[in-house]
Amino acid sequence: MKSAIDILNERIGAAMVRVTGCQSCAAIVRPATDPKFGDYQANGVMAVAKQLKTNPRKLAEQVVAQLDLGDICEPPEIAGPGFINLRLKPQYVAAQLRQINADSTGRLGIAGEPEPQTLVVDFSSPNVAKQMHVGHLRSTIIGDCISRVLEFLGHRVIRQNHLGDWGTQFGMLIRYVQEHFSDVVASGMREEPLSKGLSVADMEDLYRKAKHRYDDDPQYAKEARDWVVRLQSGDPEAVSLWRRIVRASLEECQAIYDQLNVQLTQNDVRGESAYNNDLPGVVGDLKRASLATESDGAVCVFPPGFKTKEGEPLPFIIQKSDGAYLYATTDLAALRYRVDVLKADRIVYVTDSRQILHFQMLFKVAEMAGWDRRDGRKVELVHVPFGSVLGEDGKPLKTRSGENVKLQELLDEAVERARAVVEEKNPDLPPQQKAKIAAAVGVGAVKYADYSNNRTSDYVFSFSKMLAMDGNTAPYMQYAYARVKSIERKAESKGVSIPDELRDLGNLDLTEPTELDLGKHLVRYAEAIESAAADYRPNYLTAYLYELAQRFSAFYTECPVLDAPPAKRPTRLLLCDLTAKTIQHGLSQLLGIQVVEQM
RNA sequence: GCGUCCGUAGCUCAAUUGGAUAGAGCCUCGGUCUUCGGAACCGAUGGUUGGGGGUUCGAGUCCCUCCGGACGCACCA
Repeated sequence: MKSAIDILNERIGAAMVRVTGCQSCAAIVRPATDPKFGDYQANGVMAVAKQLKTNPRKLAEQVVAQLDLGDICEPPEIAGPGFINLRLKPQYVAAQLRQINADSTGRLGIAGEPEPQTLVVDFSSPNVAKQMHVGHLRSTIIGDCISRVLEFLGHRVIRQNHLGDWGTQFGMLIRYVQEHFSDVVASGMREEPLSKGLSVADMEDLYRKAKHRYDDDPQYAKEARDWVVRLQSGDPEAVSLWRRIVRASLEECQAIYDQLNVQLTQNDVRGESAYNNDLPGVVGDLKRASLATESDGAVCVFPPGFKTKEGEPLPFIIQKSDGAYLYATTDLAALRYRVDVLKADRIVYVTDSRQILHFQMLFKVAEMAGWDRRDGRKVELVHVPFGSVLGEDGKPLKTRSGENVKLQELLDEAVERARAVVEEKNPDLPPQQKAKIAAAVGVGAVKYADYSNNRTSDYVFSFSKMLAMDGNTAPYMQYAYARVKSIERKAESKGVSIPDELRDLGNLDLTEPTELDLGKHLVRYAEAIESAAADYRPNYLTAYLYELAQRFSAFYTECPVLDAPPAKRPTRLLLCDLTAKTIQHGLSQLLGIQVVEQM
């Protein structure tokens, strides 16, 4: 099913070509800025008129004369300096609603991408031996949403969890574990999960202790460095211990992914260590191509256009003066792997905006080396940056003692607060159901609050705001869903068979303003998904869903459904059914937020 | 110092290649009730889009400048 905006763009664009002879002109159809202008407006005529130096209103008249939109719209109106205003016909809206209803695939009548791509989405990327903290929240859930949306549109999405599983700190950690946890080490030889003896929280603690000893005790520091060497050279004992540390960390990450309803699995993990063997090749190839040069003992590429604070060329360092590699090197190796092995047509990196410069340089170096091409075709490299999560004080969210807030603790508190609300509002529900609702609402609130903010700006984290019943929040959306579901439950007791009425739909009757408003919004779900995908912006989805819930509420207040006259009832049941399905799809399929039948 | 991003209602935020009279929510005030779930709905108040200049039919959006803020800027990621 083609969306109205696409059809309008095509037809108006074609009419513009016929009138002007200009091939490159676009109709630029957008949702109307004000309902009184209709449902859509075409803004393209004015831009073309400017180019051609003609009167925009006259040009608009000529274009409209060439148009035949009678199957979709009321006659177009020209307004202001040359807008073409378009209003959907109720019959068209009704026909679209019937089509969505007839779609048994669960896609709500939304067609897939005609030319699917292979896309790599790089997100989450926590560090081994550290608990996930609030700094990992945004990458994890925004990356998940982007992946879900692109996948729904028909692309082949390869998720990549670029785990921080390598570095010199593991020498210290292994040294410490080996000394203080001989029983764990012994079991380590049997490759049992390390988590049985040692949690990631323990590891963090150990790491701090190890760091102190490293700084104070030269002998200890030497041994730690020896472990690094042993690890890098593949020493079985070192590798075994390292592997078990990684596995224990991943188990804890997976628990959080599951709780967050994020579609990441162990299969998506490809950590930094996976590229170890490729790093010398990256440096060697760049040297051979004369792109990398030595500077102050380090191997660097100097992409044009980047300067240090002294105004000198800024290096992209790929090998330190002591011979070690950096994340720049690893990122280049990963990029080559994704292009050459995973056959990516597009690579999307979801990281915080502080890394903008790094990715600009990475992409530039990849281009200089020709590594962003496969079979002569350019691979699109996209950095999707996001802002920070702030505390009430406007500074990056930390605990009182200045530590990062653990993601697990954050989620636990959200669920706990949601549980208190459920307890207050609906004390008679069975305890098990209360717990389920609290989990859906609490975790959903944290995610929804993040998604509904502009990705690029910082936002202030506030439990009370994200759990509010009013406004653009998860509980409001979930409540709207529960209300529709409540009608469905009630239908049975009133002897109304929804499946029967929806199967034998007669002509839809969208005469009430709230019916038509809701219907028009329902048929525009695809637009919201497409704009969210185009700009990698989940807040377009939340904005759409919020507006949907508002329109439903208005309809719900205005129009009785089950007690409607028999002639009106099927239409209203359909509006309810499609509202529920759309909210369900948006929240649960695209945002990964659970809906509940009752709350 | 240089660079990037940002500054929108009292507060938190929207505004989709530059589009019409800058929109929501919270707060405040007023209204709706014989609950298909009131965790709701309807309405009102509230703005020189940080200041100034420019580009044009049209600027929150683009350019210049000043003020204020966040982040980044050679061997951490």
